Amino acid sequence: MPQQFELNSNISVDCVIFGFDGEKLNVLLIEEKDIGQGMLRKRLPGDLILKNESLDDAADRVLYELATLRNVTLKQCHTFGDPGRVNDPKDRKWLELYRKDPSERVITTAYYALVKMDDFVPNPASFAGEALWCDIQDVPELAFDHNEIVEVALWKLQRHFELNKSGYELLPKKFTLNQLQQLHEAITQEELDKRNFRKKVVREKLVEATDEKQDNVLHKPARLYRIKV
Amino acid sequence: MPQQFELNSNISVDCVIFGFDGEKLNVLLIEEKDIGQGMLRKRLPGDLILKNESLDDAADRVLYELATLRNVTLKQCHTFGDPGRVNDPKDRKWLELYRKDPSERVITTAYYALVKMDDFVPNPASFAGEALWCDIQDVPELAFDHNEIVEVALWKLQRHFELNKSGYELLPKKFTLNQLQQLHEAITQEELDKRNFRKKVVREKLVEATDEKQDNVLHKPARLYRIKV
DNA sequence: ACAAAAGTGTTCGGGATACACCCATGC
DNA sequence: GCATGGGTGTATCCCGAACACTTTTGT
Repeated sequence: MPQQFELNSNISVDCVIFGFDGEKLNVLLIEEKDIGQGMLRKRLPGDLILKNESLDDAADRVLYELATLRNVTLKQCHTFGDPGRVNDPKDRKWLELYRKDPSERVITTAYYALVKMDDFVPNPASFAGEALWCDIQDVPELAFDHNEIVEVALWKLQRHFELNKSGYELLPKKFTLNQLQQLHEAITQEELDKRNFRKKVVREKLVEATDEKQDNVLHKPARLYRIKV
Repeated sequence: MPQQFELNSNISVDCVIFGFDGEKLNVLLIEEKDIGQGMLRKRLPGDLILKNESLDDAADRVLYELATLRNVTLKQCHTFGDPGRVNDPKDRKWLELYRKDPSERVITTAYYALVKMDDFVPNPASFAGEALWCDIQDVPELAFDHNEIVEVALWKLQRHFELNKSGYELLPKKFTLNQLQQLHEAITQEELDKRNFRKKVVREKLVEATDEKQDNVLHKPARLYRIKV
């Protein structure tokens, strides 16, 4: 194997991709093809890094290889280094199938990102398994310590999310103020007052009204807004 | 070598210990004993982790081994994984002296903490070198990517420092409001208005006045306060 | 008396919060 | 006409920022 494709057998990256569907937050999981019964087959997209590859690059690569997701702005989140983190019996079979040295201790650096769900339709099948979205409120038990990783990533996402810096890329180019509000509510997981939210948006001046309106809705059509340049 | 003392030859931890001296912020550095000219000999305390050791444990251990510092609450900060981060020619000699495999790519997880400087007098000499405090405004060029690590850690410290949660352990049990203010100014690196600061402290109700005063000062003695339980 | 730091109030503006009703549209 | 979400205003409170003079002590 040429040197640049060798693996670092004890360092991996895992990606926590949060997807917003206009209403709720989801997280991207990989479901393995059937490799035996009784195994937890859902996990985060992640893999060992290559020699000569930075962690950031590895995260990008892995996300593309496992979920065909490209050009996602990943942020580093935390590194999980408990020596026992991959040694749970529930994970043994997977390791024996996929790892040259199944008992090797592996640390993993987690990355997270927030994307618009309809920019990415999970590929129905790939060599490694299937990528799928899972409602954040309903995440099943995952392989390894991946439930913990999701929790930490969600916590960081919530902490770092700010109205004036991010979020707009998750909406259509023209959006209603209610859509923007729903985005914020989905991420912070708390409800906001409609009037106060709108006042705040106006104050911040980061958004401007167009003269278009919604169409084909069963109620008064809402005005569409766009990001102000 | 028994298994539990084997090294993970490509994973390390580095500790950025900020020390407060009542006035300014400092950072703890290790200065190597003389091992040749032209070398950058100052670096952060850090080392490879052991097999079967968590990252958190490794950080605690390394800090004790290199600087005799114990019982410090370290927070994980960031993991640096650029494959070239230890390959600068300026660092080659050090690696050849101290590492079994000097060209091995090493990723490092950085930790940081904030301590009271007079709880720790750096040991004048140890097997590896000397620990010393360095004014944060005056950090020299360090080995590897340690300057970058210090910057990232400082940024995180400033972001996470909050009046109501932390900081008091850096002051004497009884302290003046000016000392508290200086602590805040040292960390955030900006000046605060005395009256506004005091009002805020009163509002937060996290501090209470004692009936003692400073002694042996060349001016009107200040009232001493303590943390409110 | 003087140097040095302690200590103290008020004003202003802006943002956060709480709260209830009418409006436009499709069916 | 009714169901559905769209859209709007006011009052209060708290916080942050700006700003200058008197007091107490040691020498």
